[in-house]
This record gives sequence, C-alpha cells and structure tokens, in this order.
Amino acid sequence: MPSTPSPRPARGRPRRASRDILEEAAYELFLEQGYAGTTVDQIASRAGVSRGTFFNYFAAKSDVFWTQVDDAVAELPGYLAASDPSLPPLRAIGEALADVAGHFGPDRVPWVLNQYEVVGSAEEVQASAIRRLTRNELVLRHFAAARLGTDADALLPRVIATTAIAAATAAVLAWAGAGPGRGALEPYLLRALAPLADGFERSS
Amino acid sequence: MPSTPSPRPARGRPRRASRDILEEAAYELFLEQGYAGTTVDQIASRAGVSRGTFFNYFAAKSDVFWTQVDDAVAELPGYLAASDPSLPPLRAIGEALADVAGHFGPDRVPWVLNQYEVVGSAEEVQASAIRRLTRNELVLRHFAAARLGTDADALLPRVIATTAIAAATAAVLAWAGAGPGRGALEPYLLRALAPLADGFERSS
DNA sequence: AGCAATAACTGAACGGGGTCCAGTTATTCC
DNA sequence: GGAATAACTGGACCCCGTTCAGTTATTGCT
Repeated sequence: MPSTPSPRPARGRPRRASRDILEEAAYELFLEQGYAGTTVDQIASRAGVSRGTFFNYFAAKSDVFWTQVDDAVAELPGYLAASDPSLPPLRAIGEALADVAGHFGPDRVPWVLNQYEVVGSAEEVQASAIRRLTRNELVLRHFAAARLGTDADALLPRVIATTAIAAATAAVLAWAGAGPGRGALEPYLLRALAPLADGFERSS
Repeated sequence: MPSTPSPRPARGRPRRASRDILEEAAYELFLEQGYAGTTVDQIASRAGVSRGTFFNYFAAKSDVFWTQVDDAVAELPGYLAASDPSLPPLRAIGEALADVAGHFGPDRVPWVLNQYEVVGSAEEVQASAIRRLTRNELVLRHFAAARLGTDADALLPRVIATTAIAAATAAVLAWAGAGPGRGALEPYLLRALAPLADGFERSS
C-alpha cells in the first residue's frame, strides 16, 4: 500500500511522474554525487519532469527519504487504539511500536539508514526526521495522557512519550548500524523499551 | 561569562557588533514580525552592521537563540568528568544535567522557550535545537559506554543517552510551559529522570 | 610621525531550496 | 467537437548561507 497509489483520478491529464519514480531518480543521483551535491533540478530532470513537479510530490528535497517510513508509521494510531486498555501506557506504546517495526526487516531497511554516509551530515535530513518524530511524540503523548487521565502538557505523559520515541530511535540506529546479519528490528525495540516500562511501573 | 566576551584582541579593527547586540536586535524584530518574517538583513541593519557581519557572529539565523543555552551546556562534560565513579551511569548523568539546569531559574528562562509562539513552527529552529541535543547525545553515550565498559555503538549506551536527553527535554518543555510561577528547573528534571534510573538499575 | 601588521567590516555576487502563478497540455465526460 | 478537469511547465521571486576581494580602524614597531 504505497503512500500515494495514484488512484487514477479518471479525469484530467494523467500523471507523468510518481513518488516512486522520483525517489529512484533521487537515490541514483545521491549515490553518484551525494545528497548535498544533488539538486532538485537534477532529480526532476532525471525523472523526466520539471522542478516544479517534484514539489507536487514532495514538500521538500529531504522528504524523499521517508515514504516507506511514513507509510509504516501511519499505522501507529490504529495500533494504539486497538491496544488492551488495561496495559500501562508504556507497555501499550511498546507493543504498538513493535507492530510498526514489523513492517521492516533485515531485507527491508529504509534507504536512508543504509546509506547514511551518502547523506552525510546533511542537517535538513536530520530535521526532516525530527519533524516526523515530533509528530508522533504528540500522538503518543495524548495517548499516554488519556490513559493516565492527566493533562497532555503534564510532565509524566511528556516523559513517557519522548523517552519511548528516544528508545525506539536508539533501537533503530543500533539495528541499522549492526550491518548485514542484523536480525529483525523488533528484538532491538523490545530490549530498548523494557527498562523504561519497568521504571515507569515502579514509580507510579 | 558570556559566550564571546570579546577579549579585546589588542590588535586590528575593533568590533562594531557583538553577539549580544545582534541577539537583542533579532528579538525585537521577532516580536514585531515573527521569526519567519524577519530577514537576516533586517537584524543586521538594526544592529547597525552589514549582513555579512551577522554571519561572523552566528553560523545561522536560528543560532541566535542558543547563546545562553550553549554556554550552560558547555559545562556538561566537566560535570560528567567530576562525577562519583561508583554511580550508575544514568544517576551520574542525572546529576550532571541537574548541574547544567542550575544555570537557569524561574527568572532566567531562555528567550526561545518563553516566546515559543513567536517562533511558531519554524522548523529550522527545531533543527538547530536538535543539532545541539545530538551533540550532547554523543557525549552522554560515550560516557555511558565508558562506565559500562561496552562499545559506544551498542544498544544500551544508546538507549541510556537518548532517553536521558529525551527526559530532560520533556522536563524543560513542561517547565517552560508552566508559565510564571514555575519554580526551579531542577525538580522537573529529577522527576523526569527518576523512573529511567530506576528502570535501568533494575534490568542490569 | 610614519609604516607594517592585524582584524573587523563591507558589498557584491552566486548557488540552491522553497513558493507562487499564469499559461499550456493531456485526458474524460457530455 | 466542445467543456471540465487535472498535471505539468517555466519563469520569477525571496531568502539563507557561502565566498572573496577590497576597505577601514586599530595597535605596535621604528
């Protein structure tokens, strides 16, 4: 279920491009020239389309990396809603994150993680990653606040949400850094989240 | 002890500007026009200096926000080095972060936190914040790895470092959001970090 | 007093990302 | 064969961040 399955709008000029086409063109160029050394113009023209059209499909150059990840993470609210209401918040969050992680595997690693050196220290890419984490921090925070019956701006839901995301991020990076031979993502995730769940249950 | 105390270089043309002067000019304009609506040109010219000079003092427009914070956080490695070697990593980190937090108080809140609505959703500001957090994640991670005797790329030091920073961030935001009447930052910090320390000690 | 050395500032240019928009092109429905 | 619809084009614009050659203000040496 791709991010924009181009549902054939039945009217109007047909699409010449797609996220997938632009993504592939971008990845080729990134490998050849690096991320910073590649312009949006080049990506678009390799995809056979004009610069303006690129921005019809991606809001920013750096967004090219996140289609697969966004698709997987889009399921998070559903997983949360479906979780056992008797579970402590961080346990429920852990299970939902594990469900999201199930979309990836040793064979299916997001491009951006495998090609970290190509991207280099491009800060806008980091920023685009953070944008996404922040969005989901909000989701988790409201979920935690609802379960706890507290205000979403209170300290505890904030801490639960941000540390859960931080632990998940650490798990993903350790997993990606493990190179070929890394197994599934889920075990990393569970190991990273376990101490948090323990800690929050003990203090509450 | 400001970030660049202009130590009077004793030779060469004297400085016409300073970080402080540019900062004040920037804050005025941000209040009048918002962050995104203010150009570096305007900041520089209000400070009586040219655009190029602005970039002699700040590497980026968004860096204007961080002089006070950077000064405080610069002490972190020293605090860590001075910590009791028998403490578990997260306890030591917690104390060091509390020491850093001691630089701030109810009366001394970084501008960017008090004027969050002015900055709006300017993503480059968020990115500039993350840049700083990432730098310190590295410091904490190596510290934790050294104490644990493991590789800095292993999962556990990663999780310890990122969750410590996440919890601290949550504490700062909750503190800033508490408005006037918030007390000191440290209590927030300690409450945020306690569950983590508990959790990591139980599992190790 | 004059002259080198030093360091900050100026101004102009350039590349690139992101936005906007008016105009064009390709398709379907009637 | 028209509307209506929707994607694409191309060019203009703003602003950030970088670079660099040239100018200006100061100190120290002779």
